[in-house]
This record gives sequence, structure tokens and C-alpha cells, in this order.
Amino acid sequence: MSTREQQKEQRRMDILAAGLDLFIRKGYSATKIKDIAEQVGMSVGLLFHYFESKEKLYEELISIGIDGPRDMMKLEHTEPLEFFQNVAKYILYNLKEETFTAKMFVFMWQVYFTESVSEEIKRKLKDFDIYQPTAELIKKGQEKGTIREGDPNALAIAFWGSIQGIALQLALIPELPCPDSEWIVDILRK
Amino acid sequence: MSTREQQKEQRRMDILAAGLDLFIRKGYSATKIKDIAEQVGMSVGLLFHYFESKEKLYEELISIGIDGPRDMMKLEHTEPLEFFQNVAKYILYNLKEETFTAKMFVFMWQVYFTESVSEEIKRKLKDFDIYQPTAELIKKGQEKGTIREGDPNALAIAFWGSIQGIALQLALIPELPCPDSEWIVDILRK
DNA sequence: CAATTCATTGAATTTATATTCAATATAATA
DNA sequence: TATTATATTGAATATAAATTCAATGAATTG
Repeated sequence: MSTREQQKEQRRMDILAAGLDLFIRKGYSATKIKDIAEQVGMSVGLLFHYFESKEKLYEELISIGIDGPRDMMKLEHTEPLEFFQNVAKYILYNLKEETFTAKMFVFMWQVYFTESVSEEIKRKLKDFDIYQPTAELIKKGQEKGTIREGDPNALAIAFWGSIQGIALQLALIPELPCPDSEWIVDILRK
Repeated sequence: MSTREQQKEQRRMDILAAGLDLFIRKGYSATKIKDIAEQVGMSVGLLFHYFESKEKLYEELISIGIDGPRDMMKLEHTEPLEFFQNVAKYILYNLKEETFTAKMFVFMWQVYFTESVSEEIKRKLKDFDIYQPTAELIKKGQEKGTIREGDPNALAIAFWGSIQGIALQLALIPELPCPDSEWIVDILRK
């Protein structure tokens, strides 16, 4: 690939990263194109050279975001509780370093719980349901005796709600001390 | 009070309730005056008869919201862990019935973690820090041996993040099954 | 180095939404 | 019932933000 194309790709990535950060922090509406442009260090006009519209930029983030979490849920899990331990650890401990992927979790959750802008987006989200597979996995854990009794759906909501609520705080204010992921897993642990 | 004044008060309350619901659901920017007016069943123009501006309406909600949570934190607590049990139970189990107060928790948390619109609002929020008192209380619990070891601030973040993350989901989709509040308290329990 | 293509800007333009306002309906009061 | 005050509307107006565009600068290519 030519240097120019690489540059362009890089620039698009920078914009996506800035967008992700701001969308998490302020939400879609409150995030102004100007904010994103400023964070990347470019003019507003130029941003439209890279993305057709604010909404297309948002949609592209969603497309990227759908794969990560979905892949994670696909993994052939060893032991259910262990899986939740890994997920919790991964998300909470990576919010500072490997920011993009970790922030993506927070982002997708917000998107998922938002009456979405366009039909386009709604369609994309059909593919994205982590609650169903989570409940299944919890059931398995309950059979094995490693996960506590109780409605698997309610447990799934408790686990993801907690992870996301904590992750959101950490994403917004990076200097906060990070809770131990095992504390969260104790929500599920027998 | 005359009937008219009561009516007016009632109407203002209806608007505040609709605003609260929508602000939680969509955030400040994405909530249009039109949305609020529609939810209350009045014209956009009329809403401005009751509230000077969208921002004033938002500020009034914040003023209301500051007292509830702060009062709750003021209580002379019996046993620390018991206090957290009560809070968790109260918030999670009231999101469906006594909606206003429970939603207020979610709302105030969102406001707290948002670079706020006006100076006015920032000033009001100075009064609103539940993390500090929570950490104190956790320390006490640790001394008494009912709360697990670990950084009290990190534990406070874990507790509130979880409560708020779960509450947000329940507020957005009322038909979700409600997790058992004890599961969340297990984040703190020794 | 001339020509071409792409990156970039800042200033229009368009669009969405908040806010104001003059006019009308409805309720309270004398 | 007539008068006054308040509630209500829908149509202007103002404002802020998204999007377009013509012009300029910088890199690439022959």
C-alpha cells in the first residue's frame, strides 16, 4: 500500500478513536463534529473528507464493535466461571492501556441500550446480543455447581451491568483506582 | 392553594418526570424539547410557559436530585454492610414502582460523570459526592470485619458502578428480570 | 520541473432545534 | 354575564451544528 493510503488509513483510525472516546463520554448527540475534529487536530471540513457524515462515522464504529464482543462470546469456553473471570479481568484491566478494544465494550453497551438513530444501525445490532449466550453459560455453570442459584437472565444482567457500570466510570475518569475483577465475579460465584 | 396553582404544580411535575425519564434514556443533548412535550402531551410552546429553558428544567431536576442521595448518605448508619444492603435493595426494587426517586439515582450518576453544561450546574454538584462517604463507611466495615479487604475507594467504585449499571439497564428496559440485591452486596461482603 | 492528484482550510449553506410571540381558548372572579 | 387572568397553540425567529464547496497548499508522478 502506498504511503498516502497508509496515511489515510491512519487518519481514519485517529478519527475513529477520537469518536469512540467522545461518544462514550458524551453520547452521540452531545458529541459535536467540531469536538472530534479538535481532538484529532484537524479542521471540521477535513473530517468530512474522511467520513461522509457523523452518522456514518458512528455506524463504522458499531461495525467494528460488533465483531470483538461477539467473537469473545463464541470462544469454546473451558469452565463457565473461568470465562467470566477472564472477561472481567480483560475489560477492567485494559481500559487504560489497550484503550480502543476495552472502550469498545462500553460503547457497544451504550449503543445496545439506546433507541438507535437509523434503521441501518438497528439492523447491525440484531447480530449483537451478549445476554442470551451469557445466560446459557451461566446455566452450565449452575449445573456444574460453580455458579450460584438464581434466574440465569437476572444473573447475566447483574454481571454485565456491573462490568459496564464500572468500566464506564474508569473510562470517564482514568485516574480512578481499578476494582479487583474477582470482586465482580463474586456476583456469580457460588 | 387554588386549583389553578395545584394544576400548575402538577403539570410542572409531569414535565419533570418526563424529562427525567428521557434524560436518563437518551442524555441531555439527544432529548429534544419536542420529545418531552410529546411525552407529557402538550405543545412545545406551552412547555416554555412552565420552564424558562431546557437547561433550567435540567437544573431543576438536579436540584431535586441532590437532596435524595445526599440525605441517604447522611443517615446514622447501623452496620455498614447493612447500609449497603438497604441501598441496593431500595434502588433496584423500586425502579418499577416508585420510579421517580429510583430513576433519580441513575440520573444523578449520569450528571455527575458528565462534563456539565453550565457553571450553575457545576456549582450545584459540588454538594454531591457519594464516593467519599461511601469509602469511609467501607473502612468502618473493614474494621468491623464485615467487609472484605481492599482499597476502600476501589470498593466504592465497584459498588456504585454495579448498582448504577444494573439500574440503568432496568430503567431503560423495565421488563428485564431484576437481579437479587444480595448478589451485588457480595461485591463488598467478606 | 510541470502536471496531476490528494489534503486541507475557512467560509458559505442547510438543517435541526430551541426560544419567542401574537393570537385564541378556557377557566376564575366579580 | 362581563371582565380578567391564565393556559394553550402554531407560526415566526434565533441559534447552533452539520454539511458543502470553492480555493489553496503539499505531495506524487511522469
